[in-house]
Amino acid sequence: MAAAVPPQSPAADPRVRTRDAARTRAEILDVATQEFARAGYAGARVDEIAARTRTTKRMIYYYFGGKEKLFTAVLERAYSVIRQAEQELDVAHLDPVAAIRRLVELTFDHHEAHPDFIRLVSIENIHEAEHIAASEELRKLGSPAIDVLRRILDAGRGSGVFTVDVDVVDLHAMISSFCFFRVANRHTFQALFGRDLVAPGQRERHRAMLGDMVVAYLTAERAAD
Amino acid sequence: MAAAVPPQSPAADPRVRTRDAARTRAEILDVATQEFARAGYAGARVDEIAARTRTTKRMIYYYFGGKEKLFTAVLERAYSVIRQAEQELDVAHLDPVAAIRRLVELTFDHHEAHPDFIRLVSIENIHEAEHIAASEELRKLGSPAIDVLRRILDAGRGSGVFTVDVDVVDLHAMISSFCFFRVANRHTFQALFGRDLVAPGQRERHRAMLGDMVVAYLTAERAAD
DNA sequence: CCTCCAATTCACTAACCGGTTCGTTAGTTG
DNA sequence: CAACTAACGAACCGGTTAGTGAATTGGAGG
Repeated sequence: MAAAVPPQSPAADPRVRTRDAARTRAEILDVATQEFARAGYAGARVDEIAARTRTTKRMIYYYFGGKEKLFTAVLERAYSVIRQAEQELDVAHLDPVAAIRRLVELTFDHHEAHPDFIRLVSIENIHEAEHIAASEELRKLGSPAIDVLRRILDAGRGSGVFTVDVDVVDLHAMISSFCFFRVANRHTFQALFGRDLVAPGQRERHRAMLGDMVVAYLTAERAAD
Repeated sequence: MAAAVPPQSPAADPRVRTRDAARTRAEILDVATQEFARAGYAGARVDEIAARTRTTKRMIYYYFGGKEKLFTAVLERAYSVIRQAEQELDVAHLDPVAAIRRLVELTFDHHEAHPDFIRLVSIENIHEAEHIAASEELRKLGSPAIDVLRRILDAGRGSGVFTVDVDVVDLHAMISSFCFFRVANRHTFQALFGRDLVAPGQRERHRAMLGDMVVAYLTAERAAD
């Protein structure tokens, strides 16, 4: 055959497709994450995911086995990312008040930086967490944030700075609430109250406000007991 | 055909259907609320709504004009219910601290009592509040809770009990956050942390905790400024 | 160069689902 | 009671959508 290899650079030509299972799988996961986050589980279209990939719908079924399993895989990866960030948090060198502020800020920043993750969690709750329940990987995934928080609370109570006897999981829920709400309910809140909770100008104020509130609660003088 | 009309009482026989536009409309709205809350907008089935009604799918289109408009009507009614509850809140006779606790408790109780409403709000956020934006009725619906909160904050700052200068809308978001989160993220939280945030045993503790936290924040001694 | 299998393409379908067509009936009004 | 209309029901439709069967090919190993 006279025709030599096409003179284009291989990277620029999408037709030159070297077989790469890992890359195909990863690309499907990326696009699927966007599509599920965009439209919800039922609203997401497998055809649409395939179209925005350099591969075909058949590959989605080849690698993931179906829409439901694909969504579970998307959740698994999304959760592993946030757990990773929590794992890297190091507050051992900080005093309890500074440590709790640091934890609040990390949670706050991570939520704001990952709106797709927030949407996926909302969607999974609409489906009553059935995919998490069905995923061993997700169920055995602990939460480093809870452990860190527990250590901070113990230290604070030990030194007497923290006056309140709060449950670790409750406090974690409390902190997550505001971080989650700002992002998750951004659109209805904007439509109803005319304020974009995630606008740049709000960021610093909200971050500080949540920290102040948590610290105020933990260090409040015990009133009538 | 000898068989006479069935001898059952008319009330017990669903086939004896007197025409009642208002009732048919209301019944469709009730069932649609459940179905949309159950499965999300895309997951909800118009056929399913019709089947669980004493009327047919045709009537849904006759009264509401389509799936999208039906969902908007569902949202309109759901929001008007909570606004009504807020309107009835009267804290004029309470001191600022008691008043803010009362407001927190009303918000808390209403969220817990209306999980379907919470789900609808989550769903509407996935769709970026496009139905609220398209509904004049919803856009002109203010929020009595904000007004009440503003009056409480003004009174508290006036008397010097509240030491912090917080924005009304921010504080409203803060209070709503935890109330919303408990219900909205109940399932993923349970699946991941093994605790049902809406279990009966948690209720009083959470209610008190949120009140304590808000009060602690508002009345905190101003530290280094 | 041949073999072989994972990776991929192509062609297809059955079921679903929002929306509509068209005819019917209950109840009101003159 | 005749005429009229709002309310209603059954059947249908066509585009969409998740999911498959089977043939094909790239590339690693011998």
